[in-house]
Amino acid sequence: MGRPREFDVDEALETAMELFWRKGYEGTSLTDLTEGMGITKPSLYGVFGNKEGLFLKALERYERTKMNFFHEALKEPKARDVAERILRGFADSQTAETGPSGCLGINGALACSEAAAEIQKCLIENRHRGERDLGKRFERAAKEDDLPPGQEPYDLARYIMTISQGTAIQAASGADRPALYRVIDMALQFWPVPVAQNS
Amino acid sequence: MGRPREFDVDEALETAMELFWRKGYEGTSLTDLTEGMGITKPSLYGVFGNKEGLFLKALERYERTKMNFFHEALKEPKARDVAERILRGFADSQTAETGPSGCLGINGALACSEAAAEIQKCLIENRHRGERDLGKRFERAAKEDDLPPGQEPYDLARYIMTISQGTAIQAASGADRPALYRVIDMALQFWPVPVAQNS
DNA sequence: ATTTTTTTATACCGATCGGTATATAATTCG
DNA sequence: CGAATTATATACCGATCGGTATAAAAAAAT
Repeated sequence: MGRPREFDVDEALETAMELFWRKGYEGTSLTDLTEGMGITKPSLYGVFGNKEGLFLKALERYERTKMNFFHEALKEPKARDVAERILRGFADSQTAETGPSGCLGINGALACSEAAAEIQKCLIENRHRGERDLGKRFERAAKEDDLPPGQEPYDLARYIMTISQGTAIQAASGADRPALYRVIDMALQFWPVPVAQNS
Repeated sequence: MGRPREFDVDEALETAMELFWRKGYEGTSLTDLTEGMGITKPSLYGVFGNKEGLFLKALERYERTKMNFFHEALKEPKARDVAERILRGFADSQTAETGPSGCLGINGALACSEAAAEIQKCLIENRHRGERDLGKRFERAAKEDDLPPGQEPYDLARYIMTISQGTAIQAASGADRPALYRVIDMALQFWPVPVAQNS
């Protein structure tokens, strides 16, 4: 009942996500948002609450649509394949031609005013969560003798995430996908490709 | 002649640098700056021109005082020592207890509004310059048979810078120095420590 | 057809943004 | 002592910030 909505919520959220991704939380104004989404401010506030709520929903969408490779990668049977899929998955997302360069989780609010402190904190926790999930996966790998000998699982997780965060900056600075792939190749050099196993 | 300045320009610039470092270019307001520096707006504009000019001077100071290790590191005779000094130098600066976490060159303006596009461009060029300088150094190393065999110098430079940019995000997310050192240890694993040489 | 409900459009809100005009205070030069 | 010069303090500028009040428009329910 009532007057029907004249815009597609999902489509509008996609646009908001891309704007926040490219310009950051504070760098994106409500005017940017309403003009880009093709809706008015009351409509935006009616559906998404406020700017912070919109950003959080955009982040949720980002995780669901652009970071889905991450939890898929965790399912790889071998830890090295987990690592490689994550690294290449990040690089792919950070250099996709259809979207902005870099990573929303970093571009969103790396350094900001007090007004955005809550968003900043949320994004930091987001990064920690990913690193922790990866650490848990490597912990399992350690029990399965699936890590380089003596390798601490959570240090390895931090290493992988550090590379991915580095490529996010590289992508935001103009690096293309092949360049990032070459970085990833080097980052994985220390981790020997397992020889074919008989069993 | 004329009324003498009542504040120390260098000291004020140091404060501005730290504010921009912690909150970014757009996240730092003129009120933040004048209150932090203990001067009024006309004084700020009289000495530094405008906000953009102040940021550029702060960046210059940052390069001179916090990034001096970089060009020192390039003078190391062995490429691996160049790489290691750069990696640890960045990690040290990003986790110093006296200053903000992370890196001004990245925190300053990673993603921003159009109003800060010029600063953003300047910081991107800054990163490119460092990477290029390091690439040149590795080019020399290649001629001196001082690189892992088959290693492309500019790819190696990008690899080192990617790690350092990654640790900048890690530091901004709360990682401490020992954690970053362990990341660096792993990043250097593929690069064998040369055995003691006779000659 | 009228009421009810929801969305839309317009106009507006106080606060803050970067930046400056004006005038006063503090110094050196003549 | 002026006069000239430079820095300070105060108050203000238009523009934009995120957010909202008000009312018209478009649908469903009665």
